[in-house]
Amino acid sequence: MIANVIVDVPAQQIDRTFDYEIPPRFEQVVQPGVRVAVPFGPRKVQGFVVSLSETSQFDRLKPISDVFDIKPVLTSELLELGDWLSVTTLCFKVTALQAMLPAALRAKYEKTLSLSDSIDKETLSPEVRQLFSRQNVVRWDELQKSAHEQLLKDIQRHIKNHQIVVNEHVGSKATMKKVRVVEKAVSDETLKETLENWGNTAKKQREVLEYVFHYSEVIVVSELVRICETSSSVVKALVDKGLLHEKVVEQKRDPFEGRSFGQTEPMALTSEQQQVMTSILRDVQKETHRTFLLRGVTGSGKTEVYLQAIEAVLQKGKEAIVLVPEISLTPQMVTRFKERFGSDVAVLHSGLSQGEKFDEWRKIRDQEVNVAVGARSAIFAPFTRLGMVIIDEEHETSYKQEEMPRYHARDVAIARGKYHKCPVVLGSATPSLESYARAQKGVYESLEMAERVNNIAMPSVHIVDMREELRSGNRSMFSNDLIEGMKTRIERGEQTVLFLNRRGYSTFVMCRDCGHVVQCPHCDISLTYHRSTGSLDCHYCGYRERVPNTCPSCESEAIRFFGSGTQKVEEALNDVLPEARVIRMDVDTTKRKGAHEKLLNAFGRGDGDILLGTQMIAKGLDFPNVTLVGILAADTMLHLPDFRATERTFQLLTQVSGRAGRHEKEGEVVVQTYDPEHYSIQLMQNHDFVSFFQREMLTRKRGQYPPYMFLTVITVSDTELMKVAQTTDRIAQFLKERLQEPSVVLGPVASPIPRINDRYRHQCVIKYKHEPKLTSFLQDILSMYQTEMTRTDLTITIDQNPYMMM
DNA sequence: AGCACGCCGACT
DNA sequence: GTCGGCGTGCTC
Repeated sequence: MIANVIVDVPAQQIDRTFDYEIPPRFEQVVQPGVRVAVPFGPRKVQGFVVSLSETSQFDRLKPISDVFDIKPVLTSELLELGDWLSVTTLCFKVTALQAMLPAALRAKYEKTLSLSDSIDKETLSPEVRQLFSRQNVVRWDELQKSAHEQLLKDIQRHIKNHQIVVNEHVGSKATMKKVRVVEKAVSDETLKETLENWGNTAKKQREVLEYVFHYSEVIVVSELVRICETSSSVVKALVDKGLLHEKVVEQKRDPFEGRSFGQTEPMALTSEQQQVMTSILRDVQKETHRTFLLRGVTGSGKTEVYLQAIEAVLQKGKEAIVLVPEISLTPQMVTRFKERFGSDVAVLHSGLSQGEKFDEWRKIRDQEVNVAVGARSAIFAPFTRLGMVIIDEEHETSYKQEEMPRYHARDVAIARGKYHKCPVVLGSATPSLESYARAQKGVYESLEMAERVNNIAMPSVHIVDMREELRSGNRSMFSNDLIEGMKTRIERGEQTVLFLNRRGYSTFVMCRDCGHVVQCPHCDISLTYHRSTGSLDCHYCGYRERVPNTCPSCESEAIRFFGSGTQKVEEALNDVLPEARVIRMDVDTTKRKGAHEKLLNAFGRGDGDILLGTQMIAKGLDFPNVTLVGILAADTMLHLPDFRATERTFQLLTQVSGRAGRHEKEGEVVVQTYDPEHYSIQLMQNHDFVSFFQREMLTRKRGQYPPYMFLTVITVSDTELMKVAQTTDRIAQFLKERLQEPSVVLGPVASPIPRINDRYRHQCVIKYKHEPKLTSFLQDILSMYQTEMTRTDLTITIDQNPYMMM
């Protein structure tokens, strides 16, 4: 048998399988989906076995040098999916495969040097001899950092003369957590006898021993020590006496260790919820694939529908994946799933350590759980009997990966749904125009929940024109309505959520005299002011400088920072409502692990009157005592140079206002804006998604944007501006010659951020309706420039259906 | 990617 | 004459 291997070398020429001989000792374990180490040219690399074959067109095959997995890490379905991903997103096959696995499984390369066995040490250069006098093995990467040029040259020479040998280790970063456990080492009779003859000494040992025999088969040593309030030496003494047996076992980390979750029962469904369930479950029963778009207003009980639908899937002995945007993967959300399904759920999100993620992933692969809840990449959960995929907050842009492979989780979900013949449910109060348009066309099945659970009214929305406020003399960032509203809540013992929309509103520094804005010297973008460090940072390249005292351009001293951070709002809030207890949630206050949860819990307990925050408080939060939501600057992102800006504004405002009055108490929303007539703000006031959809579709049609047309953006970058311009030009020309009406190639133009990290960036945008050969043209472009891309600084990135047009 | 091979100039 | 510069091509 021959193994067909995709090696871990991301390069165009290598993007295919290579054949390797399977040595007899590996015959049992080598199968599609396992990771191996293989010799590749002069070095050793990691690879994925993707298939086996009887023959090879090569006659001199090298043998596989190592096998990392006993169980495959990728199922045959995922291997196939990897191929599809690499084709549709134009990435390397390895990159696609890697993206489906937890980071812990990515290859770790280590190069070490050691002296060859039979050498005369006297022939070594003195420096090298000294290096090896202290240690037998020297790590290459450390040497590279510390050693001087001469030493490195000497070493190179010694390597050539075979005096020093290079050892390459290809390993896996994955670490299994090991724990010490003890168990009974003698029979119950022997124990009885022992205890009878115990005597008056070593009381602690006796206690520990009794505990083990009474309460457990096997117990983790640290647990035992904690329970019996003793030290490990006591346990050790018992082990030494032969009464307990100690061993080391591998343990899967549990991120929820030490936390207990209550059990919740399915709630009675409303008739709307019931109808939705019936439609979805019909497909679960029939084992057919369809994609459902579930539009349910905020508070209509979508989560309960998900939970019960999953329940039905589990009953059928199948598995379910639930995707939730990272930002709303809140403890509240996780808890709801844990409470219903207990230890049958694996949770995958960015807050976990690499090891924890790996263990959650293993629970899925080892079929210990049947439900996976997680952010974007959880769509690759290695289930084999997938019965349903749910994507909550379907419209969220975070479902699109902005690095290679540039996939959209929705597309992957549908691909998996087709493979497993199971339904995919896209849920949102404000679906993306793309999805809603597809539902209208009948590509997706439309499902609707228009009423809130228990017939609670939608919150009433007041729009405040901030220009009016200013004219009437209110120069603060809070309108009178909002201040009054907050005061009333405090009096009534109710709570307020204050939302600050910071996108497109970052805090930049500008000179009031000449209008000069401080920019990054490498990136053509305004620097962002960070109060905590007192610095101006570029969030593209990390460049940092101190805030200047005078304008670098005109030397005026009237240089100030603009824009509003949450800290600034908090201060202002202290001025107008000194009695209010404010809980601030932003990147700064939630950096520490668990801080997010702590703050929310505090607010939930009523330890704060006002919860002030950015995007992270927009979704999924459900606090019964919140009756007022204030949106401080509703229109800040409305005028971003992005055709989706209006859609995003509508979605965000609707999401945020949905935090108010979710239970018995009536909710109110105050929206502060400088553009009250804008249709996205007008229509969100009446919670009128359908009208918004129709209105926005007109705009998209006029501009020939999605969902009317598809987009692909090609970005070319290099340190030399001339090369960038020329290359982009040629690419645009190439495409113009090949594409058919009504496709258009826009540009080339400089990218919205024309320079990042001293690399110039040009782009061209392709708009098309039907262009079946586009992917192959794009592939041609990459092939045309592959040599130049490996040999020079040139890079070309292609993003099909982009979300960030930067 | 990363490394060897190989063909030209500066030097012990 | 050799050492080392980087352009070219290959990796089962």
